Amino acid sequence: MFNLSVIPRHMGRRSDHTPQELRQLLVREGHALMAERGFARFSAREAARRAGYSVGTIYNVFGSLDAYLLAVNSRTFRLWSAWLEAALDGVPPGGTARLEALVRAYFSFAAENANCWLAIYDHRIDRETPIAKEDVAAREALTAIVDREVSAWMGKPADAETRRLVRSLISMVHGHCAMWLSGSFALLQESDPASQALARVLEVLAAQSD
Amino acid sequence: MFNLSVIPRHMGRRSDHTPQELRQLLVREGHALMAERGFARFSAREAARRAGYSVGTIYNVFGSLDAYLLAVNSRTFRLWSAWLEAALDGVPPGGTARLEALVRAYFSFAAENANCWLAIYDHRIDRETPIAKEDVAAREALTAIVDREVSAWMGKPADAETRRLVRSLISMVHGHCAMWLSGSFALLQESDPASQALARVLEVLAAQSD
DNA sequence: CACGAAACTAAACACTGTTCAATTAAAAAA
DNA sequence: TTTTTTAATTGAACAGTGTTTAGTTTCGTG
Repeated sequence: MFNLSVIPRHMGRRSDHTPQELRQLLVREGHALMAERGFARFSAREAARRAGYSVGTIYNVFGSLDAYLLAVNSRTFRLWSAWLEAALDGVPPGGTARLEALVRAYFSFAAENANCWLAIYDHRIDRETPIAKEDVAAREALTAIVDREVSAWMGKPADAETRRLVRSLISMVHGHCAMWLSGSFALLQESDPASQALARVLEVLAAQSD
Repeated sequence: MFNLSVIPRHMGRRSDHTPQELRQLLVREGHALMAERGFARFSAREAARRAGYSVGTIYNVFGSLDAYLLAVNSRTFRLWSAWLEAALDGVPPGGTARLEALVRAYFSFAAENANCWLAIYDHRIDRETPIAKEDVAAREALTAIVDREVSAWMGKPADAETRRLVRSLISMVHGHCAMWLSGSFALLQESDPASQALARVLEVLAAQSD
């Protein structure tokens, strides 16, 4: 019994996928592999193999391994944003209901996609290596959701100070999530880190009213 | 010109280091290499080479790569704890001065030892792989410092609730630090994450008084 | 002094990421 | 249509990994 989906092919140019399709195929396959194995055991060779191509194709299409990993992680960001929006959908404004839904969805996505979520932060790149604008956009979209919800809660458009606070709030929630999922020392005995994070967020926001 | 410090040796048993010395030597060399290269480009082979031994010795001494990395990271934890104590030394109680010093020292250690600090969280191990009690102790010592300072500030011994809060506070500060040092999306434009973290800590602590 | 156990190494294995010449097919030009 | 050019794809090579194991040397012990 052998794998029919990956037929050995000859050298040379192929045309069974358009450039766009190929990009998408490689990203999806890489994303699935990342979910399965996690960042430490991820292999570009294996991802290409599963897509029915050879490693070289990844370098052709993305230019570098870093760019490929960035693209794989961008998919995680897009799925994450969609998850948050879905969780917020239908929650009425007023009180802290939407903020609560936001924090809980932030956590639940990370928990249900632990390997991919952690890979976002596992992948380090030099400060000066250029990042494709598509990848920047995927990251900014997530922050924008929090900006929107916090400024809605505050009842005023987000000024510079608010935006700064939002990034601090994100870091707070991120910290709880990262400590929890990476199994680090601090939160080993914490059974409900999401509730802790939420409590801290509400305390900090309440403190801003003064 | 060749390296005198690593003289090629024969096979077989040696006795130029006691077991303790050898352990320490390998950990120090590994720690230095981690500081130089970071987790992603760390190599146990290279660490052993620099110590004048072969890879196999690491497996002999530590049993597994995971155990070795744990030991290397434990050294970081011990240095970190010492750094915090040094920063706290001489700061008088009263007000938030000691808490402020604590948070700032937390950050400055991470900043000055970025690769080693990040390695602590980069190294993932299965939940069930056993951790040497020496390594557990190094991690608990850090948490204990924060427990001590927070309960001193509160003016009461730390009960279960306080200990839970402390772990949440650590996660908050960790989040700011991690976002900053890993160069992730949110804090790229934040010039002073330590001050943001500190502000959040004080807001949260103030909220507990009610 | 002999001998068993402990420490240490070299080598093998199966993998990586990265680069590049060779190959094939598509697209463009004639 | 035929030819030529250009683009996509691969296999193979290279220098590294982590991990295991057989073999070598030396230390302690009887």
